[in-house]
Amino acid sequence: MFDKHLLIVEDEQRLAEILQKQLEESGFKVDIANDGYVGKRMIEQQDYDLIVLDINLPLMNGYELCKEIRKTNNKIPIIMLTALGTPDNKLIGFEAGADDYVLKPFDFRELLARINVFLKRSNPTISPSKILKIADFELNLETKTATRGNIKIELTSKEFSLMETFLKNKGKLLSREYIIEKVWDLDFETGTNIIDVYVNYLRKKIDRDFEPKLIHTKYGFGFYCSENEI
Amino acid sequence: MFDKHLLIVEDEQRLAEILQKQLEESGFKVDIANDGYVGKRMIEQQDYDLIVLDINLPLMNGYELCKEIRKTNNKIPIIMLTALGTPDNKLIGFEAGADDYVLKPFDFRELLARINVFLKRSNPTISPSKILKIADFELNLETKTATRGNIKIELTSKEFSLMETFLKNKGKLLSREYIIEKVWDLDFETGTNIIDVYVNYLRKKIDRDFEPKLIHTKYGFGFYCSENEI
DNA sequence: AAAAATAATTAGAATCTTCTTAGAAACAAG
DNA sequence: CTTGTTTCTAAGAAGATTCTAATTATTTTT
Repeated sequence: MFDKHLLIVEDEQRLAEILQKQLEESGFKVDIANDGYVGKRMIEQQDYDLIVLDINLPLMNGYELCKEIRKTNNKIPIIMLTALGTPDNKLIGFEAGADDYVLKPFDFRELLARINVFLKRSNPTISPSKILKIADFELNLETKTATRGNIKIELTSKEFSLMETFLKNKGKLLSREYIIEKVWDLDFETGTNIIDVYVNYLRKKIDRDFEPKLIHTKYGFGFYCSENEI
Repeated sequence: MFDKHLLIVEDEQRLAEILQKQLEESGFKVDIANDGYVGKRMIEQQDYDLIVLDINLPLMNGYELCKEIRKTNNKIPIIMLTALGTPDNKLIGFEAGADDYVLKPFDFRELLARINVFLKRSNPTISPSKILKIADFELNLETKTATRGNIKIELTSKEFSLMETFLKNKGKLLSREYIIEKVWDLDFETGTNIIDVYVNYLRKKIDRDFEPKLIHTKYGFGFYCSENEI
């Protein structure tokens, strides 16, 4: 389904091929580069999802290649793979911009697990949580219930929708225009004060008897939801 | 400015405190939880940016806590910290939803490097164009906040708008006609001195107690914003 | 050095924003 | 149809912001 495309930069042909085979069995599309220059060129021409990078390479070593890649792309995950396990070697790797550092000899399953960590993160398909939280307040989007502390709070449909908008934009300042568009689906300014009324309703239920306050006003600009003032 | 907030869940009090101290020296805000339950509760009540999680914990072990966290939050980076270094242990950690697995005893710099990898990734770097800067003054267009040095400065809507106009034309001389058109949306000269009044308001808040002065007058022509006179 | 022009400062009036409440209108369920 | 709930309008109070206008200070010109 999501055919992730990996690049292995590794000069030990045998190891590279074993890795390629195992990763392909795990469902990835895998290319191999046998030295740093070839690796660099392949990265420039293909959009890889992740790079597994050996340190000891002919022509251009792993640290240098890593730095080169980071000059133009600091998003792609890079996992370094090497026998050099001293703390300092690792630090050089991280400074060069690596995301992870796996020591040879390694357990393939561990490498796979680490690869998956980064692919999961770079893939925006992370299922959004169905429970929105801030401080001790929870809004459950599936059951349409809300609690603060362990106390249940009854919210009407509009109140819920407004609170959901606040929580999905936790810490961000929301203008009245944005809120009215999101919650009431109106694009124009009708001169209504409905937002104020509903903010007032929410505060009575969610903030009046609790600390910290979660709904804040930024006079002249709008509202924001946060456990502390911004 | 962007104080990242970390949680250490670790029962060895001494190790926890050393870690906390070192991480605080590196610029983080750090809390400690001494067992799994406390950790769980703290995570529910605070928005942490990253969790460092020991495996061997009283009451609820690290794997369980990790799974618990992932039920509601699969975004927060979790770094596991443990002496149990067999491949299988690592795999259990990754399966529980950990992002990284660091073996004790570890080099603090390596842990720090790994923490930074995940913080860098999880913070979708606010596009720098949204923050206007000059000298030690910052104007955040998203949160509509201003700071000078590290001191928060409250600006009203008009003050903010005027300052934004100044900063977008840093170093350029702005005529009163231009300013009144941009900030007050008036095209004609009404004989008002509103600009002078607002420049005065801004200077009181932004320049009076600070050096260098940022707002300058060019007698007979207008105003400009710059760290030094032009 | 005096006069004129421009800018800075201040007080307070006018306006706007937000909060709060009451009750009307719309809706849903029995 | 009645009743209870939710949604929304409208209006007043409190408070913050915006603006006018008068005064004082500074700079430029004569």
